[in-house]
Amino acid sequence: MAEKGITVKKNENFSEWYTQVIQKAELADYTGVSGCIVFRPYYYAVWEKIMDLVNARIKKYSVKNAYFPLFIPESLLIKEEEHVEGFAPEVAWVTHAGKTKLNEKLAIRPTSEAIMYDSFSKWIRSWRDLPLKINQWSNVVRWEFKHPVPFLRTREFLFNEGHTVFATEKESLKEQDWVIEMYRYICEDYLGIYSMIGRKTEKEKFAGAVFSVSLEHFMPNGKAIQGPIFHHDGQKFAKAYDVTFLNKNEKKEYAWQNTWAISSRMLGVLIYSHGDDKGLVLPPKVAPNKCVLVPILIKGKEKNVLKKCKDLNRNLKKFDCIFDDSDYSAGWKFNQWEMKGVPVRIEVGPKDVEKKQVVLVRRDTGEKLFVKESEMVKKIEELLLDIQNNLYKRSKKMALDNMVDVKDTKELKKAIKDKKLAKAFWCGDQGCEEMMKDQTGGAKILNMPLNQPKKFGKCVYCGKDGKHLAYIAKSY
RNA sequence: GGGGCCAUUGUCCAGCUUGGUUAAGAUUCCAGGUUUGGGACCUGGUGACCCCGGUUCAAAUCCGGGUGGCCCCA
Repeated sequence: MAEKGITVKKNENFSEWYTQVIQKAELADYTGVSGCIVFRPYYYAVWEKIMDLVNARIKKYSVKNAYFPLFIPESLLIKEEEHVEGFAPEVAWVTHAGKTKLNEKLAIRPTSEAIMYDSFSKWIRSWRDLPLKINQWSNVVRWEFKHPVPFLRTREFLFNEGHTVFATEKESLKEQDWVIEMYRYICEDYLGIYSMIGRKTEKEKFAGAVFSVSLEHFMPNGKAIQGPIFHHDGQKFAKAYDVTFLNKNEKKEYAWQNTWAISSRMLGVLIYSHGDDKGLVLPPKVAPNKCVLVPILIKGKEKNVLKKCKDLNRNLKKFDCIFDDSDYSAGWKFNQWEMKGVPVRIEVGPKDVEKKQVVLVRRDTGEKLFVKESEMVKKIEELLLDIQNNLYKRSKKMALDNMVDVKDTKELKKAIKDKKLAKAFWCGDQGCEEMMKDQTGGAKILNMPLNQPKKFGKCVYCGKDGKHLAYIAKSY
């Protein structure tokens, strides 16, 4: 058991609140290495759920899991110029084994394109070997110098990296649809987090990609954060790593590639999105335990209550219900499990046993319901569904309520200052993009929604004809 | 990239300005008792000065460096 509860309010001291939730709900812990955290069992279970969801989906599309080495020889890493430029400043290197200096230093993978595509080039000979669809669950290291935030910005993090290779550009482009839909489904339908889907700008796209499509999430503190992402690599990596095949006409061609990922950062986005002054709030679909059963033990009447709870608990197995018969006080347990975000609490006391009823308390609203024993399971199922929907609805409302259309720099600056998410037209010029960032104190174009309007207004910065509708906000 | 704040037990925190007793308290944890419808209570117990170096008869306290955490600005 942890010590006492959250002592600050979410909207008064956001970062302190976040730190407390993470530590007191036993989600993560700090270590001696800056930016590297422990994913504790209760919360790692949520990551496992995300892995399950991805694994189930990619199977449908014939993607196979594999595992490539953690170390990437320098000579491999530097083959794709833009790629290495993008990652060079934050690559951690292994230079020694014991006291012996290595002939070639080894990068700890910041991502696995280099090491995987080197293999791909050996494996792929003819058009018959394509498409090749490989996914890897891995940890990567990006040694950032901005100060770390558990889950959101850690130097080591976990992700899936899907790496697919196609014979034609058309096939490779088509893959975007199901990959983005998979990530949308996980973020929105499971994690309950509203997602803005769109294309990244040239400036913000993945180092080495032709284009990137991201899911962006707006957080209650006025900052946005990039979620899962799909990159279309075109033939850029194929050319750098010699990923070629003989086509049906016996001609050598470069292959077309994609990369896509969802990372453990989502675990932080989840806390930010749904957490409240009492702690974590978990959407039922990803909660390791969907309910907790708390007996109310009054002296002399414990026996009946405990017996009743044991009976009821048999019907609660499918919810992975926690039966908390520890000797902490009832109030203590209430607070403890609320802090850990368990979606539904079931209370059973002597009065309830008499009346053949149970008390259900939902975590998202705190609402108490008195229901007949016989209807308990059905009612819990309903509640879980409703909580799941409600959390997504809240998240969506929060994002939409904070969106502001802005027409000029003045409006943009005000929107960003007010911690809003700005929607603006943009001419597509990188100079304008950079100036926007300067003028707003760091807000950037998150992405440009896939569904662009038919008509465009003027560029929010230069006033020339707009070519894109863009989401702009401060971002992690 | 620039600036600032901070580090004492599992957690929170006092002591530091002005160096000197057994490093105080709360909470957690352990044992026993008592209690339980929103963080009850009693008794006893375990448990700490981030690391390296310097100044000094003497360092949690002063100085330098490191490591880690947090905040603000770009």
